[in-house]
Amino acid sequence: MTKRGRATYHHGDLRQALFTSAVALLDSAGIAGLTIRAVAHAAGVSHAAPVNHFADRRALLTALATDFFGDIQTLAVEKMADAPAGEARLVAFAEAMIDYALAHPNRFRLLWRRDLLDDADTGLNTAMDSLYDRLLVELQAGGWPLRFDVETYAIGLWSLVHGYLSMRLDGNLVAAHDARTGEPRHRAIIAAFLASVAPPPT
Amino acid sequence: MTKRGRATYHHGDLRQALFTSAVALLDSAGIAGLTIRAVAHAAGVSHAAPVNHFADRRALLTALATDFFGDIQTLAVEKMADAPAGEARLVAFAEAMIDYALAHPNRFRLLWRRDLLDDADTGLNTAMDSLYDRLLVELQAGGWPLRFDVETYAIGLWSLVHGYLSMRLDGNLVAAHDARTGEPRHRAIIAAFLASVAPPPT
DNA sequence: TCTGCAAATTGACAATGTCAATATTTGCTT
DNA sequence: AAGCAAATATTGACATTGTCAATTTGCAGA
Repeated sequence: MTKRGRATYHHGDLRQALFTSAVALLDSAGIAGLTIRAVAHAAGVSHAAPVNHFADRRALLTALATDFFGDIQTLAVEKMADAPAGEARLVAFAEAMIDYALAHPNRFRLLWRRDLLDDADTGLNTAMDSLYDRLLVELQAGGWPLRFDVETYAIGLWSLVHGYLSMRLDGNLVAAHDARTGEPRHRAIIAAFLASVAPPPT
Repeated sequence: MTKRGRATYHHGDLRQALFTSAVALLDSAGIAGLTIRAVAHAAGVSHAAPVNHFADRRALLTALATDFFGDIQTLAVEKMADAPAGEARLVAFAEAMIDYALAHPNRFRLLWRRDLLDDADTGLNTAMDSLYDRLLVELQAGGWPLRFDVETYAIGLWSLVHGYLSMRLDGNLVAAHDARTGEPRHRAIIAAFLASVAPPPT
């Protein structure tokens, strides 16, 4: 019998419990609030117990980030499947990122904190590349007459979404609509970016 | 006579010395390496001396960020003045950001770490808004037939540059040229974004 | 001169990540 | 079934860091 309701000395599935607690803490207290000790406490174990399941804080954060990339990818695939081929699919991709980021700002922030993540982790890199490839593939499959590189569009769109969200999450930008077209801002931005694909009807 | 060559007990211009040491440390050791104690040591004073000039670490980082925004603005104004009116001015703006970010990656990273900066600091907010306004004004002055909001273009360009640099500094992107047009990637991206202003010659 | 304020030092504390030593449990081997 | 090794958890410790309180030092103005 140990302190907190746990019946056995060994937890049973501490790794999972730590992971769950970590997500909850991240959501509620931010990256700074996600300390190893707080996670351990939330899971009802001693402050040094996590070392058996995550080598260090970096490893835990890396595991989280990898998972979040997977979540976004799942969401993106869903949204893109529902959209007609073409520009709408790219908007769907962007909206998956935006929806996820606005729903879970701290999770999204973590994804870009490379200083806190394990650069060498193949799982993380694969998850990220895999998401990027979704975008690339969609652009390649579009069959549109691109004025630039496919990569220019992929990098551009990725950058656009990333930057837009960075501003939104920093509070420097509020949800709004383009005054001229009435579209949501992020769609207007994407449309502007893709204008060299399909020029406006003069 | 105190420990390190300093002739007087009172430093004389410690604030400036701390600031200089802080920039050097930031450049060489990153944000994480920029500790109050390390800065104090580099300036040759005791670990608690900085409190007289910067209330806490956040205040120091805020002062730095404010200064860096000013540097970028200076650079942007220079570059834009050298460019012919129109799209080239927007490219110049972007290039000012990109040049600065690549030359001083850690300084640039700090600018977006709102979790480490003082949100309420008017100096910081003014410096940032002022830079953004440069971009906005240039777009407004262009006299081009915009398909979208001026703000859509401003937010879009800002986001584009921000996201692009985030990738570059994270090592997820290498300097390259658009394979189709031969332009540097960042120019291709900007050109694509502004295509809805001046459609390509079919 | 001397007195008060600004600036710097010293020493302390709490939070955190991490490690070593120890304790407990589980499951495999015989 | 018994015993043992590996896995897992606890306890205690330490270094780093930001911050604060108490004290010391020196400068400038009355």
